[in-house]
Amino acid sequence: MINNCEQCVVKNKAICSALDPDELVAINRLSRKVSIKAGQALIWEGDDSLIVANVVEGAFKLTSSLEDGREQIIGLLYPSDFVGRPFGDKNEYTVTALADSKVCVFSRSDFDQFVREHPDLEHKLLQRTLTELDRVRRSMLLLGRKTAAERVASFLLEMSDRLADSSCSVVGGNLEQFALPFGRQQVADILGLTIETVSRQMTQLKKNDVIALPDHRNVQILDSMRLQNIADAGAA
Amino acid sequence: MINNCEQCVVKNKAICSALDPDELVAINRLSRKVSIKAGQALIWEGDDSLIVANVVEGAFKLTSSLEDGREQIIGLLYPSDFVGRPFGDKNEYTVTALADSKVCVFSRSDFDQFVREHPDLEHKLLQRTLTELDRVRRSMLLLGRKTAAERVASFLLEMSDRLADSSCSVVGGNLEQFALPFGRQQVADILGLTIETVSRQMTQLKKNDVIALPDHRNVQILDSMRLQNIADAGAA
DNA sequence: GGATCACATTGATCTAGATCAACACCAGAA
DNA sequence: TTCTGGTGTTGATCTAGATCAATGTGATCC
Repeated sequence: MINNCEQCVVKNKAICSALDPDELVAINRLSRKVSIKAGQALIWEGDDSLIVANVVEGAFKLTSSLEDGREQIIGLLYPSDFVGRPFGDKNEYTVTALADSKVCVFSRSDFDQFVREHPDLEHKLLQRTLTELDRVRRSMLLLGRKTAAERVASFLLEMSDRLADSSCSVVGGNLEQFALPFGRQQVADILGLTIETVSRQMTQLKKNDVIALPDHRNVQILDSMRLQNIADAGAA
Repeated sequence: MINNCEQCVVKNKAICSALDPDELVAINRLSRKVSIKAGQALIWEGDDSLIVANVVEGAFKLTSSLEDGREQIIGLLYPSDFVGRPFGDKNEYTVTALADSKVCVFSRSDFDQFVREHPDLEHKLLQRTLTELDRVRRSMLLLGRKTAAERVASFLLEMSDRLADSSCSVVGGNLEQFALPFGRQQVADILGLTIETVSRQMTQLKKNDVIALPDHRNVQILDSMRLQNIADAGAA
């Protein structure tokens, strides 16, 4: 079988980890694995919510836009994250692959029904949703009240945190060095800034030896204490 | 019995509506009704998550702050809304009463356990959390990418929508006139602006006959089409 | 190697919204 | 009635970050 939950690389981290072997077989029948090329969209803002999915490999962004093209990235998804809007009829955002990716897709109605029949699965989904809500609320403080320097510093810390989870490197704490899965424009769209401002803030941090930039995608944190201070209060 | 779910005014709208009479009796034993004066906090940012609650009466704000006092309102709560962080150990925000209020409080550990034993209740909680996540994501676009005029217009439309729900007035559509449950500073903290900018935008809308302001707390929408246009694209 | 293209940095200028500063309005107290 | 304190408006100025405009850089293809 091509599409086997038993062999799935994220089965222990995704919501599926709530299921026992029998149930895995059952949900397996409802799912299909789909490959998505970098740049391709999986879900469109405003469309009916017809599918949900688990990210198996790669990375995605959630975006919401205004008619004139201004765009805000409202979420990022990595392997084992859940995508889509269960129990609701509209998708309020677009989901686009940032890199070549694989997802495990369900029809929303199948999934909704399966979830209702498996409370442990629903519990996992609730926990994820609550965690995501906390994260999103944190970014409201960032977008509403932080300066450009604070935003960039907060962002770098959060990325080092999240990428530490998914890579198999240093346990626990932050990662010293990591590769951003996206370019400057995307960083700007996450932080509610322009590409130029992001660039200037990064070079500033570099000049002050808070970070090093081996190349445009890689970031090395040299002084995480100082970065933390900048993130919280803006003190250089 | 003072504390009777049977007679609760929000029992049909709060998550409790998932429970049958027997279960209501059971959850009743876990809860106590608490009155909170306007301005008092129910939960503090950074504290351990020891309680959760349903709002019975009044209104609350969720806030997150920076050390120097900058504050962002990251959510508003009205009767029948759920407060607090179940299945997690820290509160990431402060919850403060905006008006004299009543809540129905549970110890978090009691509540967590009860929820796990009642999948229908957990389902309601999940639905609410998903809806809230959608709402919060919408405000990320507002905070990250909208101009002051767009923010104020969006805010007025959202308030007219939400207050229509809780009051027993016009069914469905927006409310023509409504009373904001808070002052200009709070509006500023919701929109990531200063009090002066909010004030200027409001008077601008008044001058253009898009809204009327009978007094500082009351707003009447005169031309909701135009308000909608301003909210989405900024065209005056 | 050079040409091309996409992306990032850097610099010069502009502007939306912040900040600073009066002033207005209203409710309650004396 | 006047006084007083809190809240809101309005005006003048300032500035962080946007916008406009080159200029760099590095990967891919010939």
